[in-house]
Amino acid sequence: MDSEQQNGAAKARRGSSAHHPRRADAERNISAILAAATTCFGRNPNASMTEIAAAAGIGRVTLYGHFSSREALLSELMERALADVATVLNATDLDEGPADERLRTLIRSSWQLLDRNLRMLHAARRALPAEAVHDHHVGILSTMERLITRGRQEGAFRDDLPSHWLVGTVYALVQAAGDQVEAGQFTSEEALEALDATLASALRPPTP
Amino acid sequence: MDSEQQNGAAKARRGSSAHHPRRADAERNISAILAAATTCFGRNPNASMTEIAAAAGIGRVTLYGHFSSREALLSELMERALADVATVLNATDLDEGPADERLRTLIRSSWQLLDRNLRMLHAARRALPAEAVHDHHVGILSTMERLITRGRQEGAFRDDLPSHWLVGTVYALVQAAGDQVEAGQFTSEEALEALDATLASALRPPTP
DNA sequence: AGTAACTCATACACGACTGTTCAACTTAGC
DNA sequence: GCTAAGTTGAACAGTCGTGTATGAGTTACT
Repeated sequence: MDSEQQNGAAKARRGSSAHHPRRADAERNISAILAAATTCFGRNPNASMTEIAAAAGIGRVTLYGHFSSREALLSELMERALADVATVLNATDLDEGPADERLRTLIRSSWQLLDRNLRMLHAARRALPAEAVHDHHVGILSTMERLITRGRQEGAFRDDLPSHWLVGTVYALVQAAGDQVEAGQFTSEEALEALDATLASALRPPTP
Repeated sequence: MDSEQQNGAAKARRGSSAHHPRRADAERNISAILAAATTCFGRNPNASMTEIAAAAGIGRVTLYGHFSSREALLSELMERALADVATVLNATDLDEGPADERLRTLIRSSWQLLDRNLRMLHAARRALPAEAVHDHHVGILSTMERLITRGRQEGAFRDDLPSHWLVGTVYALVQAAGDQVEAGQFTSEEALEALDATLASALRPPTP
């Protein structure tokens, strides 16, 4: 429901850029497809095209008309979700101020996004060829690792564990928070609270 | 390769208990199936029976001869894995000594087991009916939660977050450690080290 | 050495999913 | 109101997975 028109969808159009700007109802259906697919894949990583079309309230053929294959749909979904996150990342000045505060606000500002898309992304990660997945992710992961590396140098983050593990920790806890929201044990706000507090403790340099 | 003969497999035999103790080659094949299935499901949660039979080095029909359905196989796998963990749990006196130390040794002593089985368990959890999964898990989860609750009362664990979140945190980080081992970023020992250190920080009461 | 237990390849019925085609229908846009 | 763009259900071919049956071939146990 956020970024619908410009992203990478235009690449599906034939040949040169300005051929036909797509009709309004098509645009509307594409949005419905993306929304439905996100929730469907979130519920069930093996969701079928039939299932998704039904959830979007359109015919299966129409679905294939917009996304030539299941894989294409997954890829587009992942691209859009990660693009949204990247937008948030780039909106905040990562190299300014204390790194732990930066990570904190970063998590806070992207939590809604993550909470909504994590499970879908998990599905996509499993269904797409490994290299494609990596290509989609490198941007964000490297940004994350850069922030964490800086934080370590400044003493805001612990230095006794490899940075890839710290990144993994963040990732895993975000995932866990999302799961508990889905399981009904947390509201989205409570989960963010817990996530924030736990990450702070987990990443801070240990004091023995 | 650990517990092969006694567990719940006997239930597959017909009627009364002592009918026929199963031949040696059958026993051997069952072990091969369980081992192969564990690694197959670990790699791919949707692994097919054909795939598993091939990995076990036997015919597909033989596989069905021992496990009447895919679901039965998953269920048996989960049962055995969790039984092994439960054995470790019950072997240590959970109600004695400081809770954080107990959790520490608990994680240490079951790490090998967890590392080997976590991904398979994830697959089983997704493919089995929810209630069956819950039945398999209640024992371990409640034990875990009991330990954590005690630790909170003693001040060893943080009290500012709900205990289900703390359990989830442990679970998520164990999972993350397993993933990083599988991704080749950690040896099993390094991962255990990192896991241990991170859990200690994450569960300790915060000191602001 | 003989018998019951076990294995295995082939083959079948069945269902689910993926893409594609077609021809009729509806809608948006100028 | 005309036309191109878009939608639709039905139907089809192809693939893959499950689970069952059969019959002939091995292998373990006594």
